[in-house]
Order: sequence, then structure tokens, then C-alpha cells
Amino acid sequence: MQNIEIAWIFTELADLLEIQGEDFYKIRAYRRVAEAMASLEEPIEEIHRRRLLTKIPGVGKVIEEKIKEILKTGKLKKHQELLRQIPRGVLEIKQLPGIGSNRARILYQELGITDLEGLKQAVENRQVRKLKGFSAKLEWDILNGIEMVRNRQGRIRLSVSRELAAELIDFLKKIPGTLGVKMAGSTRRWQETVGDLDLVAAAEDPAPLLTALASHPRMKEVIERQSNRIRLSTWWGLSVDLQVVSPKEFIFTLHRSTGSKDHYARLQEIADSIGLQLNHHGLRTEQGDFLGINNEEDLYQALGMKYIPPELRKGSGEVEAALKGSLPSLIEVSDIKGDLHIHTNWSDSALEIADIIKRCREKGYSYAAITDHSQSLKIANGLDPTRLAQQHQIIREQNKKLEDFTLLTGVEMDILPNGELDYPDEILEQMDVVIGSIHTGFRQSKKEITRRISKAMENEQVDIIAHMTGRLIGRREPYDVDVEELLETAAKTQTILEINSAPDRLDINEVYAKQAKDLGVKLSINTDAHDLMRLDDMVYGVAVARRAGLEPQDVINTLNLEDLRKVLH
DNA sequence: GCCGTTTTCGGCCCGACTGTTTTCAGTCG
Repeated sequence: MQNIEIAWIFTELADLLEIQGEDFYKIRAYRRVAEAMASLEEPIEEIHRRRLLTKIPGVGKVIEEKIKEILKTGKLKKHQELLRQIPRGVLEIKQLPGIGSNRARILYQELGITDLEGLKQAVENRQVRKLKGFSAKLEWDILNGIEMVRNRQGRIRLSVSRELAAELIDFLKKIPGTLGVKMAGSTRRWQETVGDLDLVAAAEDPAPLLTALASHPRMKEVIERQSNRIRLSTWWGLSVDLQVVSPKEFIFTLHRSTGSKDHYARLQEIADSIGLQLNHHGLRTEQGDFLGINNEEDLYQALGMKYIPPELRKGSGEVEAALKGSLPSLIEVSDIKGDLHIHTNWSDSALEIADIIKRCREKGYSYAAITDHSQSLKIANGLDPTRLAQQHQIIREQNKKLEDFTLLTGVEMDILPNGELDYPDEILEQMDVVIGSIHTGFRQSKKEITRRISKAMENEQVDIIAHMTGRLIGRREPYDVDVEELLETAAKTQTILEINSAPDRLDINEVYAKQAKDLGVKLSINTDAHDLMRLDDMVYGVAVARRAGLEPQDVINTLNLEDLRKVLH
């Protein structure tokens, strides 16, 4: 059993207990332990074997017993028992914006609502507004919430698909007869969400691969099976499509199935215009002779253009750019020299400063900025000026011991609802990196919220604006900001905009990142990490930058320290 | 439920916003 699966049981247990009205601190204990387990690098099973379960932070006697029970039986009695009392659909209802555990419980107990469809009907019958604690306005919000959930139905965060792809490819490669396996589709193109995972494999005989994949523990059921392809649904709610072709056709099938459709159609037109025919069998002349193509680079070359990386294959002008030789030289993960947005256990993260240094050095970074929350964000244990000064003193002392690495002082400072900053300029000017961002007052008017962020940009001490639109993919719409106006203000004030790499944020997105580049606004790709594993999310931020056509010089954390300091001044 | 330079029970994370019940419970970050 994977750590994430065990963690999930505890998360669901916490949700169920919350609906039951259980003690807040008990629920929080389960949530915390679930988070801790999800971010462990070692399998919990292994930790159990070494009898070190209680060494995991937040695991005491009770939770230790529960983990043992899960490892032994694959499930948790208490969890199953609660699920019999509270249907899973109630948990889904609890996820809707404006609905917490109390309202979800009332809906279930008073109206017997157990799923989104039932809730929608009750709203349409105007039954919900009559309940205590509900209103006509809330009914409206509920409908919008259901709409949002429906829209994302079947679409899953890229990180989930990438992780699953890596695991399945690893698995399929070990099946005898497999000559190659690659991911394709939107997962390979690094699109921010994906509908299903496409895999392409090369083998003379497809059957063993199809059968093997169908028996993989992550697979729930076979949706469709043909002689050389299979479509399966997984326990993660993502369906997987595996296509097995001969080694000769592998590169062409992989290429076609990577898409996008528009990109591929454009390439077919280009092929046609020079007397060639492109399809999943190969690239042929009018006489029917196949051209010798060994990889995608060859393929693009044969069509008279430079290689187009999957991230750019959108069918939006990249083919023309490649023909003209004007494709950007996209930024790579290896260009990144440091992470400028990291939280520590001084505020709401699990990370020790020492762990951050260690991991960032392993990644080959030459610097990293410690940017905890500021004082007004009480829930995150934001730092008042005294603690901030203490932390910066510690960072300066650490730096004396480091030769090839520099820890930068910084803060992720709240831009308060009235547009004021959370510290005076005298404090801000002492820091290397000042990030401004908002965590409250999301529902201000477009004018107010735009003005609020603009005002922060106008302050010379503010270097970077983090997660500027505030969206959480599939969970929360962006705040109502005038992005165009903010991009212009950023250009004018030379404020750097963050591409936040957290897979559920990816904020700003690729469209805005492209606009920023066009306006001459510089970007910074940061992880906003709160635990060790999240420091690895940099790849997702870089993917946004690549899809936006960004080059290393567009991104400040590709600079060496000396040049970076000049930009941050 | 966990934790403790408190050894055994008390503390653990707070404040703004929302809609409306006009005084506060519920939600959210």
C-alpha cells in the first residue's frame, strides 16, 4: 500500500468525523498526520517494519494502531463504519464552496441529500433556502459550485497524470517483449489538466502488455479492449489508454497520439504541400516509399522545420514559427539556479531551514529564498517583526558556514485588504526578496482588488507578486482581477510576476505568462513549498513557462546570484 | 488525538467576511 493511500484514509476519516461534529483538535490531529504521511519519502510499510511509526510527527499510540490495522487488512474499521453512516456523496457536497461540514450535515439529515444531483434538485425545488443557516443566495452559490465541479469532471491535475504515467511506464517496461513505452497526449504536452492518460508502447505482440496493464493494482476495470489497445479506468478516477504498435510504427503513433489534434493536422497539411503523406504508419512519398525516420527530430526535419517540443504543439502558430526558424529556445529545468518562494516551520510549513539547504544543494541550486508568511496571517503563524529579525539573523549565520550556496532572506507578505502592506518599508528594505500576495478579502470588487495589487507593485520594496490570480484548479475560481491592467502595472514598475509551480495553482497561467513576456515583464518560477516533496514541483512551473514560450532570460531565477541581486536591488 | 526542559491533563490557531436570524453561526484562508 502506498503512503498516499494510507494518508487518504485518514483524510477521509477526518472529513467524516467533522461531519459528525467531532472535536476540532482530534480532527486536526488526523489531518496533520495525513499530511505528514503523504510527504514521507520512505514507504510507511518500511517504517513499520523498523518499528518507528511513532517517530512520524503526529503519530501517537492510537494512530499507530490504526496504521498497523491498515497495513494488515488494507482498510480501517472505524473509517468503514463511518462510511456506512455517512455516504461518500456527502463528502463531495462538503467540498462545494460555501458548504462546510455543518451545512453538509444539515443537508443530509434534514433533506436526506447524499449526492450532488440530489442537492441540485433540492435547490431547484427551493427546499434548501428554508433550512436554518441557508438562504436564496446560498442556493445560487451551490448551483455555481456544482457547475464548477461538473466542468472539471474527468479532468485531473497534470501532476497526478504524470506520476501515474511514470509508474505505469516503469511497470510496462518490465513486461517481456516490450521494446519501448512512452506517455503521449496532453500529459506529454504538460497541459495543466488532463482528461485521460495516453500511453504508447512498441512490441511485436500486443496481448501480453494489454493483459499485464489490466491486472495492474491501480486499475479498476476494463472499459474497452481491442486487439492492440485497451482502455481502463483507475482508482484515481483517471482513465488510461494504452496502444501497442510495431517498433516500425512506434515513433509515428507516439507523435500522432501526442497531438494536439490541430498541431498534427497542420503538419499533415505541410506534408501534403511538399508531396508527402503523414499518418501513424509513417511518412511516405507519393510513390508510397517510406522515408527513413528514427525519431521526432528527424520527422520535423523531413517536413522542413525545426523540432517543436511537445509543450508548444498547440496548433496556434508554432508550425509557422518553426518553418521560419523563429521558435523560442525554451527554458529548461536545468536553467533554474534557485527557488525564491519557500516556507519553513517558522510559519505554516513542515520544513526546517537545514533541510531546505540540503535539498536545494542536491538539486544543484546556488541559492534559495526563505519566504515565510507575514504577521497578519495569524492562521499560518505569520512572523511579527521580532521573529522575522530573529529568522534573518539565523539565515545570516547559516550563510557564513556555506561556501557554494546562499540562503536569501525574504518574506511572503500579505497585501492587506485596504492595499497597505503588512510591514513598514524600513523592515522590507533590509530583505533580499519581498514577495507580495493576498490571502484574504478575495471577494472584493474587481476595481478594489486590482487597485490593491497595483498599489503593492508600486512600492519599490516589493520585488515579486506571488500567485497573482489566486485560482486553485478545480476548486476555486481566480479572484476578480483585471489581469491586463496588472500586467501593465508590472511592466511599468518592473515588478516580477511569479509562476507558482504548485500543481493546483500554476498561477500565473501560460496565457498570462506569455502576455507578461510580450510586455517585457520578468518572471520567477517558484515552488511555494511547504514540505520537501513540494520542492520538486519546479518542473510544473517550468512547464507553464515552456508552454508560454519563455526563454531563460525571461526568468530571473536562471540568473547567477550576483545578477539576481541587481534585479532584486 | 498528540504532546510535554509541564509526567499527566490542559493546550492546541486566529480573524475577517458573509448573509441575514440585526447578533452570530458558518465558512474560509
